[in-house]
Amino acid sequence: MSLKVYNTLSRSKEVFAPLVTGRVGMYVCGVTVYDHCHVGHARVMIVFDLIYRWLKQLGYDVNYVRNFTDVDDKIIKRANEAGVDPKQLTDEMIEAFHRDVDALNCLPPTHEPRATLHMNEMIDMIGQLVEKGFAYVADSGDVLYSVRKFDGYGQLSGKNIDDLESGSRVEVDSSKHDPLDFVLWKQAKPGEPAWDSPWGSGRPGWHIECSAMSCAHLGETFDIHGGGMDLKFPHHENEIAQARAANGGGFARYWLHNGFVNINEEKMSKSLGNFFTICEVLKKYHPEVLRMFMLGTHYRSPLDFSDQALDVAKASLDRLYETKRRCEESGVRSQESGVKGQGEDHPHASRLTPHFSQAMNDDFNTPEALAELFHVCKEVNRGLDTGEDISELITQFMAMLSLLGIVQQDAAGWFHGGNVDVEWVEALIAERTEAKKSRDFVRADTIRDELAARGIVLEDGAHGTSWKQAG
RNA sequence: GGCAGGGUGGCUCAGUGGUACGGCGGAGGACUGCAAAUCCUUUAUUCGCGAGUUCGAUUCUCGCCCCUGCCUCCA
Repeated sequence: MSLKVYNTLSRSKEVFAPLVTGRVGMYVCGVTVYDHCHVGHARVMIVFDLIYRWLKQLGYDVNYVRNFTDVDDKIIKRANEAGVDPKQLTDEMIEAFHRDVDALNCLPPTHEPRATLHMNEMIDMIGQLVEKGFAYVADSGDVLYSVRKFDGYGQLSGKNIDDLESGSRVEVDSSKHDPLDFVLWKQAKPGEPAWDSPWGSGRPGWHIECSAMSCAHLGETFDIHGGGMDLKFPHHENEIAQARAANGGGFARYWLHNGFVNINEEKMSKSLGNFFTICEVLKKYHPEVLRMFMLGTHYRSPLDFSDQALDVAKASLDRLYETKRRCEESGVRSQESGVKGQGEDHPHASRLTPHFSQAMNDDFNTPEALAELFHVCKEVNRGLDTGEDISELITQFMAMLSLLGIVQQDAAGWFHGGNVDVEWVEALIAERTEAKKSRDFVRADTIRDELAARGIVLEDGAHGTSWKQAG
């Protein structure tokens, strides 16, 4: 049972075989830090977090690199508008980014390189490209990449240069030898952040950052390169052109791209203005809800964002938490360290069911994996009802939850989220229990109604009465 | 126009050359003093439309319709 991944380069699922046995190098295009992240960004983070977790689960030593683009036109513009130093803006946004991904329970990557700290690598790579004849200095003074010099340009995105040119909406810059040529090094205008280079004071183009940083951290040839679908062209195509030309050969071997988050069947994006930031959503929904929402659809498919969809994800989590709570209350322990299965080392890692592993090995099919999770969930509930020995099942259940990074809260805490006077609730429950003992059901039901009016739902179980907040 | 990916029950989402996974929702039942939760049963003669290949297609091939994305910055 081996891992298969869909490689954009071949447009097919391939058996995954890393360059070096037992080790994986993975680079994921992060974000340009000029604003808060939206749900679309959250998807990339969660998708590749899952991929990272699964690769580690398979026993690979994974070097996971996710960059920050912290030099860029939009950053400069935004910083100027706000009257702050670009560095101050990017620092703030990186901090906000970390708050978001931490909330979403994404494991930290091995490295999070910043473009501004890799100027030497970029300048070196541009130098090689100029030297080898793939790049030229234009009349404007910018250094440009000559797309036609690179054989195989368009291979990743399935485009050919002539189609691109005929349908091109690119504004033709007269200093370009070819409309498709793109900038490697940009001349600085007064007041802009700038670095010294053999081509004068300036800053790097967007694409060169990722080529240089990925190679710097993972070597010239590495295993996985990922990002959102929209980066396929031109960003990733250009990365390939730069890196292969400069290195004289290899680069990323498997290209993985996740689908978009849509709103009303339209792509969520900054330019359309139809986006929700992660922190906005988290004001209304628990981060695990957002994570569950992402897991419910295969990573390459489009995902339609709506409150209704999040409510469904919430309902699914409630069901899983209900089972977790029942396990805790019944005192049945899973086989290793009790019912707690947290931590990035996945203590139950080897306890996943074959069906679950098969689903994850099939290009990270999380919907299928969730189907298996719910199957085991049902089995656990059944065992809880009948009193059979289900310690093995609980172990599997907790192992899956731990790997997926959901249902990691305390079950009681999950259901008792809002601002309620816990002592008041529990005093009433105790009173109701007494009333029930003396078969005063009128009083018992009055108490239950009183609590229900405050959004508290009671559940009488074999181990006493538990409660949760509705909604 | 070029290229890519889609159209599966009320909603959502998997999947397969031999009549379709899971979640939410609906219906019935068990349990309960009544509920809730949980469990059981049930809820698509059918997988956009038409044709072809096949013993057999939702799954393969061709054509058509519709949707989305990329082709400019975009996760």
